[in-house]
Amino acid sequence: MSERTEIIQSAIWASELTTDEFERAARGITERRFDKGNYLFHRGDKVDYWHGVVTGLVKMSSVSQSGKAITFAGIGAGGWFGEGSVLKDEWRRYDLVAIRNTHALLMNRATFMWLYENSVGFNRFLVRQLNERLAQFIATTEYERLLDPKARVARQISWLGNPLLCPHVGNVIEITQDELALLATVSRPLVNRSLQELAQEGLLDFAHGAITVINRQKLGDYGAIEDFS
DNA sequence: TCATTAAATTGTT
DNA sequence: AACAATTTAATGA
Repeated sequence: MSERTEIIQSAIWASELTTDEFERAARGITERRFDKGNYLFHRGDKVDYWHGVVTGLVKMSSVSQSGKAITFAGIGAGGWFGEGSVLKDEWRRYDLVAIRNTHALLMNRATFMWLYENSVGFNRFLVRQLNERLAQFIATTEYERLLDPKARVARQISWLGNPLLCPHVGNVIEITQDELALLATVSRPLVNRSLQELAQEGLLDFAHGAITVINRQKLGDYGAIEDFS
């Protein structure tokens, strides 16, 4: 089996497909690499592909008219995104930017739509993914209104290692404090202090350009009124 | 491969 | 927001 096929087979949705469906999916996928800082696509582009991250890190973001940058979410290894726009066959509603060197898989729209029309397993995957993404965005809105900066930093780190949305991200997340600040809507100095305190509390470790998650559960619940742990 | 320099990232004010 | 310190990446012998 080719290396490319092995990579596709490890995709989180691949195990849901029949052999026949998988063959078809694999034929519709190409590989691409994006250097750090490059765009996978821009807000307003026509949607031609569904994207998966093999290695690297990508952010969904947008820039307001006044030039203010907003980051909605980060997608790490094993994550797939853009199904909403592909399904509706509409223009992209945000930019997708590689913030580390990224190896990506691109499934063309015809193949995606074929799986959507024909594969029960693929639809099960889609519902799970859309549900989790919705939960992520609701939670993020809630954080921004209710939680202090340290808790926002902690929870965003936890999302980057979410087993449904970024299943192949291990314990080490390669992200700069600068990018984490954009993601958590916190100033960079506050990210720096938050990381120091969270490390002190034993929930993570951090080094130049990388964070090692020690307790993802506690990071994800950080700052909750009730402590369920 | 190693030393030097530039660039990126971090820590602090 | 600015600055200094540190780490990594790039360059060329």
